[in-house]
Amino acid sequence: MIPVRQLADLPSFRELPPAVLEVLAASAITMRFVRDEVIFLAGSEPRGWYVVLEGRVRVVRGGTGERQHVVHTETVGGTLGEVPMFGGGTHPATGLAAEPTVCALFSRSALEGAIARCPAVAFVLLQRLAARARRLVDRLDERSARGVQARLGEFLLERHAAAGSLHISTGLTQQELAEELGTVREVVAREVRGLIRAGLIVSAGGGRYELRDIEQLRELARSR
Amino acid sequence: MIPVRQLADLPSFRELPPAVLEVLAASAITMRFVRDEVIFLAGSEPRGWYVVLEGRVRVVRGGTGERQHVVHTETVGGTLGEVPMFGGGTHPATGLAAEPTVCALFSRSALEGAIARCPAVAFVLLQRLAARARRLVDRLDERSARGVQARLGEFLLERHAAAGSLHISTGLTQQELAEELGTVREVVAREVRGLIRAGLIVSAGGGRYELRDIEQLRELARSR
DNA sequence: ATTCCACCAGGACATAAGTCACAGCATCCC
DNA sequence: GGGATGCTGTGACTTATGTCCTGGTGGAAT
Repeated sequence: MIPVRQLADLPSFRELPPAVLEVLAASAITMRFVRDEVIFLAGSEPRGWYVVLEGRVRVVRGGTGERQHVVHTETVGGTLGEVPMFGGGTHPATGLAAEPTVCALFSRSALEGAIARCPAVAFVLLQRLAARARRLVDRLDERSARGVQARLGEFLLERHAAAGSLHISTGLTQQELAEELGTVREVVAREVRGLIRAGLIVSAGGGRYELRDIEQLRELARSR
Repeated sequence: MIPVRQLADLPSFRELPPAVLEVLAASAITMRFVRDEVIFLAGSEPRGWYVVLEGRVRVVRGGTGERQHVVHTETVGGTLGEVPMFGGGTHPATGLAAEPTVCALFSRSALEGAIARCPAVAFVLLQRLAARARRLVDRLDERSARGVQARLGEFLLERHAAAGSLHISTGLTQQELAEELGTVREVVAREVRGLIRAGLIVSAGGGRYELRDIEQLRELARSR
């Protein structure tokens, strides 16, 4: 049982009729996670469908000890667990709270009931899965067709676009950035150094950078 | 308008009530494609939802001239176009007929109507998208965590499992195999040579190989 | 204050992967 | 027959990436 408002305020749910929102909210339970807590483990049976209400979730692949890399990230309004829920089988990757996080958890039966009663719920799910698939295709392409430099450039530009400022804060350690980019810490350090030497960015310490040459960064992100 | 049987015989559609199948079949049109014909182009507006009735479709990323790589492949019963249809925007990749291919094409309105009338249709779509997402996650992981050798080994083992024989036929040129594995032709040739020299496989010419040491191939596919 | 500890800097080296160039060999078509 | 053409085999080379170190720094804990 969660407050209806918490669902209704999320973009994906805005279209749903109030009656459906009420039923959904009534069927959900709240789960809280501390930073780095496991929300679900790759290979585990799904407990339901998660909607992120607060915080941020990193979904990663790769066992502990081995190299890990980020499959996707979900922030407030993001959803998790569709794949094992509708495709069958277990979770394909591990969900970790990147910060203190609150999720709503919907059981399979509650969700299926809602879909049966209201097709609009199905469209929400379809939209979420389609968006997920699109991002995965993009990421796959990025990983296999472009080098670390280009991916790093793209990452910086995305942060720039999101922040609307030349001063950006990744909020990530180099280790985490490496997992995001699908490489290792040392390589990230090396490439960052390269960008600094080339005068494209300036380090402000603590994962903060100032972008100095957007055009060249764009060039970099496109090529190779 | 397509024969109801052609839909009803596909695994994904088996669960649907006959009445729904009839309506769907009545709303579909048939499209035929010769080998290498473009079914849809990355960046183009979607014309509808495709179900493969005959043949095989390779969905690839990367412009002509540039390096291309396969995002996923759909054979009979496979579906295409969910992402732009439900996620909005354009096709994220290009669909090419890998052989002479027949597809059923459903318009957005017909499909949405069917979902509204029968929730089971939504579950079919959700199942398809979930399966797609799972394969994309696997592929992403494979590409960024494992080397070409391991991917090649895995590919051969998959063909082995599908064929149930030690003698397998890829049905692909080295160029196509390279696109499947996310690398270039020369590297495929080199790695195949390596496997032959190591005695793990024997070439039978024309994209046909005989697997000689399944255990070592498994080892190879797992590691690195 | 001192000791940890997580994080960052950076060099040396190994190797996987991509690029280039060219040769051989079928097949198809004039 | 004699080109074309498409696929394959292979060596030489370059480069990107990963691995293994060693050390430095700043903040938190004791």
